Amino acid sequence: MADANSVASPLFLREAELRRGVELLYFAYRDFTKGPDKLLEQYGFGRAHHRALYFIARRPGLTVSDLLKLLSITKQSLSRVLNDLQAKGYVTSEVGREDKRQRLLSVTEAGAALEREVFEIQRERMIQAYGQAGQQAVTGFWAVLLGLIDQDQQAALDQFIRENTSGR
Amino acid sequence: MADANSVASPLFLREAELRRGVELLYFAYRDFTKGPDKLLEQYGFGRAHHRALYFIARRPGLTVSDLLKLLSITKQSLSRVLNDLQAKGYVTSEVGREDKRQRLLSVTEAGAALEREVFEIQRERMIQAYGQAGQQAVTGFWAVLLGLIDQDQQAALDQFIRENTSGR
DNA sequence: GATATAAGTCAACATGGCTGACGCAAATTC
DNA sequence: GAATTTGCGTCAGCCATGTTGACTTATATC
Repeated sequence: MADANSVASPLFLREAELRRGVELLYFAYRDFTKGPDKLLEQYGFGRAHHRALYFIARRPGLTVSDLLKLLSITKQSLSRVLNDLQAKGYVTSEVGREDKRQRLLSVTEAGAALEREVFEIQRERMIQAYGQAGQQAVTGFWAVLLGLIDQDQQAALDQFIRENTSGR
Repeated sequence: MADANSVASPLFLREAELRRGVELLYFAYRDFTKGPDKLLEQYGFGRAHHRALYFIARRPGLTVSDLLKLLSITKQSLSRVLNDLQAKGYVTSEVGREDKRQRLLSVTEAGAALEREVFEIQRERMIQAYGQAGQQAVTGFWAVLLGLIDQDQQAALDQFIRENTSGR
């Protein structure tokens, strides 16, 4: 924890430090998604299904085009997973009230339960990482990740990356 | 930077804080890989090729089985990209000196140049994120990512996640 | 000499991206 | 009111990258 290699030196913009970030990001992302993938497989879903489910659960009433912007994928890719999720009863859509062309998406009870179940796995790992790193580290973790995100894409996720933790 | 939402509260293990981590990790990883993907496409390669190239460049003389452990993929998946890389002259392999069954992998000059070119893109984004977040944040970034990585997998990457930044 | 290990190959399949080409209903503009 | 734009959906096919399973060859080790 406090050993020399895990603390960024004042020369933290050197190549070695940058590569360390690249590598840790790759391994962490890969391992973090492994657990959820395994669980989802039992439901006949993949991570693409989970992403849609996740954000619909987070933002009930989200429109299809909102979700498309958030995920940055094509509507054909999204429709594939959305159809699966709806067919199996995890997601429903209703016609928009103001604009009847829109479809407002929301999760069913089963959908909420599945999202919870996957989140429980993510939660365990994330809480372990947060806990052993400490509060201050978490702030740094967020700050760097935020800097890695496309600026021109941040508009679409503003609600998540800004309002999210405004609790208390 | 110092606004209320970007600093973890003392209750940093609450669900909102965990979800923020999940979401930022997803968006950051996605956006971070976009630039490299685009460049690699011009060479007829994908990110799988890059991963192999990257680690071979980092650890010349790496054996195939070392690389397999590091990447956690099957040898069939690896052989596909390795064949492409070798066919196009970016990677070479030589018979192991001690153990002649092994193949010691290394990058050619072209391979080193390509890795450099991709890294330059990664570098720009990472340096921007590091720079705006600050040295202390980088330490936290590493600490949390490290905690997200499988413990039983860390043996395979020990050289990277520990020795890496021991410079100076 | 038997067995285990490192590497490679063939074949088939799943997932999740993509492009291109349409169709339809509702909203908006002229 | 007609024309155009927008939101959504769909069909069809392609590509990258992962998987499993079966088998071969060369070399090391017991």
